[in-house]
Amino acid sequence: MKRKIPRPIPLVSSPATQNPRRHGHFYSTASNANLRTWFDKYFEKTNVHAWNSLIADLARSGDSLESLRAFSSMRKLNLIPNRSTFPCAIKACSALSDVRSGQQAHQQALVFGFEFDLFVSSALIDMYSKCGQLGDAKNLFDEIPQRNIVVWTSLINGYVQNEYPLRGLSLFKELLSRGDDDDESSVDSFAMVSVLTACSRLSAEGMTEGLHGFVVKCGFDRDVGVGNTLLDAYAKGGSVGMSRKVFDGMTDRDTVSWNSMITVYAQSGLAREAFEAFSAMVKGGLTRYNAVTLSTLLLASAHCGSLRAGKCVHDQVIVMGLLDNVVVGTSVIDMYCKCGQVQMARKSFDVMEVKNVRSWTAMIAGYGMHGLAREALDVFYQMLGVGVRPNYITFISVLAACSHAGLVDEGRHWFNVMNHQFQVEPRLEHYSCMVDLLGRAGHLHEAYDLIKRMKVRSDFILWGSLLAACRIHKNLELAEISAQRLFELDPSNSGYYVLLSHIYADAGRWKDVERMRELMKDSGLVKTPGFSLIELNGRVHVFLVGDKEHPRHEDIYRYLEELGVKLQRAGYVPDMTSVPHDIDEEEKEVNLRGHSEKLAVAFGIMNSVPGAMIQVMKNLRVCGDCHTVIKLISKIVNREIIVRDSKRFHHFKDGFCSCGDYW
DNA sequence: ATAGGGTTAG
Repeated sequence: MKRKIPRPIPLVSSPATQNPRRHGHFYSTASNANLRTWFDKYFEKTNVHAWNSLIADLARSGDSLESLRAFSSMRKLNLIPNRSTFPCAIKACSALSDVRSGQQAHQQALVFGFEFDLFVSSALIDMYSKCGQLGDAKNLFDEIPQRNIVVWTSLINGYVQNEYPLRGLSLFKELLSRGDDDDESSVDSFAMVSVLTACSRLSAEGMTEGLHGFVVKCGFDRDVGVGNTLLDAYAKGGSVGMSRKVFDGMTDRDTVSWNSMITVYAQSGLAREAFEAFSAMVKGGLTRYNAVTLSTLLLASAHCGSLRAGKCVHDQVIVMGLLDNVVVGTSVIDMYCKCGQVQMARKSFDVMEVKNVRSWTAMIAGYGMHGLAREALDVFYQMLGVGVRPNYITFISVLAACSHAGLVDEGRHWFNVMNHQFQVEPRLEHYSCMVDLLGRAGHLHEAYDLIKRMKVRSDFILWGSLLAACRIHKNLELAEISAQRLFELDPSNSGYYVLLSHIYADAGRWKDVERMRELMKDSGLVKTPGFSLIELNGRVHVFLVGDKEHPRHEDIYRYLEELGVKLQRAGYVPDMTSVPHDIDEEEKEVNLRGHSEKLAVAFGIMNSVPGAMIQVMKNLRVCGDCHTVIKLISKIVNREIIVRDSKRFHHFKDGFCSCGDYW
């Protein structure tokens, strides 16, 4: 039977057609490529107005290069550009990040006497900021005797977009303190959006709240753009609830509003709410969805690991003809990787016509999380081969891939050359990968030395990797050092107490095990309960450790018991290293049997056709015993079983795991 | 005929 594909809502038009040219030139129906030809054929070459229209239309429709060409043709004819000519030409320069042309335009604007023209000045400030030349933007701003709000906003935006949101905010403060007597520079909704964007970059909730009050007082809360940015700023500051309140209170909502709300949910891991918001958007019928919407829904699908949902969105991507959109294509790759289907991801990757750093990186990261380090490195070499410059996330992905597969030499190599050969300074995340890689491979002291030598401040992820490695390689001394740091850095996480007490137990230090238990109790910490999810026929089933709530739990335990007999025949011996130490042996086995991933796998097998693949997702790491058991089950029942845990994927098949038992 | 804004992918 053919899968039912939801009926598409027409694709939202591209910016060019979304804002139809307000001025009906007779050539306005011609495509950009023909615009210049039409122009040359029908216009007097001396008509400055016509040249201005041509330059403006080309710049507006995104054909910046052609716009600049028109500008230079006009100059070659020795026509005198007027004050309308420059802003558009300069805008084309900023769209191309072409500082040299921008500087030339700047020079000519001075020659033709537009030094104090605010339209020209604001375009120039914007151009210099977009080209990363904040100093030039600031100098120009300082020399303007009579500034208006557009000029102020241009510079505020420059700061925000060059990652100086704090400077953007203080410039806004300066603007406010200038007094209200000047109408030309009083705050408008555009300025408000820029300032709120600064807030969202800072993730400063207090600031957002304060500005929210200002927004309401000035009546900007009726502006869609302001509402959208406010919503986003609250979310980035951690208040999903306030985001929703802003969204609910908006008088108008456009596609960006809905996309923003869906994104907030998707990024907070609230996939269900994301899909519900989307369904409300479609039901409302007033707003069309676009590439951004689908991209965000793919993120939500990836987050909850729902291949079913992801495929559905992918179908919609195809229907809407968005496959050649780089962002959407990259989201598709990410979705398939995180839903366990690397091969599908690779297929989507191969058909992408335009790939950028992020697309390449998504594929590398995807292979890495599936333990396919060789494939990850192959893609990385290909990427270098075609001349795409890796960024810092690419290197995180490469190092993580090496770490998942234990490729110590490759990892060391790329860590050592990333700075000198690729000008990517190692950050905390790179050090974390290296500590993980070295630690798990048994080079504990090299890992510890690396931490001591590094110039950036350490965090709990880094020490957590070292502590986990200390357990594998039974190093009590380093374990205590790491744990001490972890108790300070991440005091509310109970996992480190649990891990350290396991290490003590492995060493037979029972008094210390008891001490850990007391410590945990005193600080009011409880073990994070493990749970697993499995999706069957569009329904998600949740299993907790030792689940006795699930309606079918008795059947599941019975089935696991049946399997247990076959397991023992296959040579299985329970691995007790992950169970509490303060219970007797029999209880330990019961405890092990109730691990949520086992329950989910069993339930999956019981409720699917023979031979069907089983996919399970777990909130914590898979324990050693479950790993062994699921491996054997995959052989006994002849099923492919994919388990996604908090760090990576395990593909079990024919009694083997893709990780080669290295994790 | 001219200037400044908000949502997306690793």
